[in-house]
Amino acid sequence: MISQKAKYALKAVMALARSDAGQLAISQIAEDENIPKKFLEQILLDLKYHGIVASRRGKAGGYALCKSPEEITFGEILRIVDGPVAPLACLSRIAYRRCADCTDEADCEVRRVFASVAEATRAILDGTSISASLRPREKKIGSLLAG
Amino acid sequence: MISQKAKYALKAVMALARSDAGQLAISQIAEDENIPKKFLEQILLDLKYHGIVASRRGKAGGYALCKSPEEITFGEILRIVDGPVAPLACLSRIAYRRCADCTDEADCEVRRVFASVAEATRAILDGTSISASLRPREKKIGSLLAG
DNA sequence: TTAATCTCTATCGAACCGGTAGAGTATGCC
DNA sequence: GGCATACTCTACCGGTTCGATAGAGATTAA
Repeated sequence: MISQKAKYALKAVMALARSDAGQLAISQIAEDENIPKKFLEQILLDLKYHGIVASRRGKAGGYALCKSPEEITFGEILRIVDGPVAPLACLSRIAYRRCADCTDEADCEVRRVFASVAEATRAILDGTSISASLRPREKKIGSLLAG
Repeated sequence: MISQKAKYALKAVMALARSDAGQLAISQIAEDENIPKKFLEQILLDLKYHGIVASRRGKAGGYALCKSPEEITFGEILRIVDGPVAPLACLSRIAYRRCADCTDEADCEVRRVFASVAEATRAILDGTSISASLRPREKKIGSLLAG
């Protein structure tokens, strides 16, 4: 299960990727995506610290993506918000931790099975960019048709 | 991340599958697999309620598998102990819950990406039985060679 | 100067996690 | 019968995480 926070983060980043001006205020995103505003503030700040988004303060302020949506993957966002993308700590690449109950890691059947789960999951999450998963919203389709 | 509890459950079931007599006492499993005994009690009781194992009380008591190891999958154990095998509640088959923040589920990009993660994960976990992942331990290899 | 915006730190209740405690009950064996 | 060895059941507990909420502060445009 991914956290609510991670889901909000993904939605927010996608909203930025979709926006015409490339910039949106927190309250705009919060409203559009049904995310509690104060919670979203924290999330975006976190994404900013990790170089995913940039911010501008003041009256015409807001958030924008730092890189193109093609370069941002689901895996990247998830690791920032939820931590390791691994079903077991002993399978994490960024936060490996030995299991206290395993005498021999190489001999652990559980680990072997979950290693393939991890591999499959990573293939998808690190292989899917924000833009790849994006598709226009109804409103936007409307404006495209009109334009 | 799967819980420690689920990992213990899998290890315990595998220990039973591996055992010669087909039956083991809680304390035996706890010792062999480095699992806190009182915690393991709860786990096995839970597995018993779900028809995975059966118990016998008293002096010659212990736990045994209810079905053959070929019929028990990783997914089955995980669902009992950790709940749904799904990255999002809106993708769970056994415990579906609508997301409060989604106006249209069919239009949710996050959901679409994680649907494929769920599919890949289930393919592995529901396709791998306890016996399939099993392999003899050193001790057992020794006794096989000796016998 | 004012209004809108991001920034930062603190706090909070509820749930979950990983376990521990202990009294109770069944069974086998002498 | 009595005892040792199991499983059974309920309760509890400290710590952490989750999903927020609160509010004061800093920055900027107009």
